[in-house]
Amino acid sequence: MSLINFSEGFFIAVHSLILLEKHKPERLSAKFLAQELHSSQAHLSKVFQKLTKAGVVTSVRGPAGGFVLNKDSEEITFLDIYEIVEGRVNISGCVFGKSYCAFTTCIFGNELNKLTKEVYDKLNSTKISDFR
Amino acid sequence: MSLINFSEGFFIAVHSLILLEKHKPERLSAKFLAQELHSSQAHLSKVFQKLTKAGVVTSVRGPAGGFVLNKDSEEITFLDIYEIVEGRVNISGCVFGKSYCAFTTCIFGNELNKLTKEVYDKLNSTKISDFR
DNA sequence: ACTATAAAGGTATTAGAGTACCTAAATAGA
DNA sequence: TCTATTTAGGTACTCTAATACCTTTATAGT
Repeated sequence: MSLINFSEGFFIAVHSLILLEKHKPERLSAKFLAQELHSSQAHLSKVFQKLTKAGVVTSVRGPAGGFVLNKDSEEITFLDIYEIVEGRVNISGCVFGKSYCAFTTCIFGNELNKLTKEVYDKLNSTKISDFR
Repeated sequence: MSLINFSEGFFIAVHSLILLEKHKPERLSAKFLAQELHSSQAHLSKVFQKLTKAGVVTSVRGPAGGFVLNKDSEEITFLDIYEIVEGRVNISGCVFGKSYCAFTTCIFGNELNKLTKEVYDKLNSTKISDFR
């Protein structure tokens, strides 16, 4: 039980894209990537449907098919990938997901929001090309 | 979608204990607390079963029954409460919950673990008595 | 053209958190 | 002592992320 945790979907996305970057311009299949990451191929395929729609990778069907990173995708940030997989990130929201709180002042002050911002900055400053 | 988020159960636990501290030595019922926090009474009751077993509060059944904070419980930390509700916290683990990684070095370096430690320290340094 | 391969995408199952409901046990007050 | 109230605790339902399965579509190689 970790205090900061990311989903399996995000794990798959970042690690796969880094593998695509490292093997460039090779085309890698969902099966290969799933084996490499010790992840579910079904889950990985679903994640890649999002990445393909978002234009991060190009997919090719058929024998010797698979995925390749698009031209500008090395410059994509972890934050971009996070939002493609998980949805838009809220940087200043309540850590409990509340839009309304019975307490007048937040019990955490603004410290957790500051730390959230630091996580955000970390994701926003890390690019796929950093792992070339 | 926040990058750092805590569960409804933890929300209920901390906020309820702070209310108990503020209303000391009054006895507060599950119904009252749930209304006050705009939370589910059923969920709150379950959370308080854990807090009672852990010795943080004392429960009294019957009319005018409810919960009171135990003697030393003002000095309890948010971290203690977190672990009672959610289970033991892992400070140095993988943010993806992996015990094994296909990559030789973590893509986040040790930065996320550093930030996790800061969240941990924040929880560990905040006490119920801080909200007297 | 045919066949085997691999992604696309719809549907269904699983696991866990949160929620709801119901009965039993305890207790304050009449 | 009786009654109403409130927690204890078991069970079951709901919702979502993750996972699995299956059919369709595209394509490389023969």
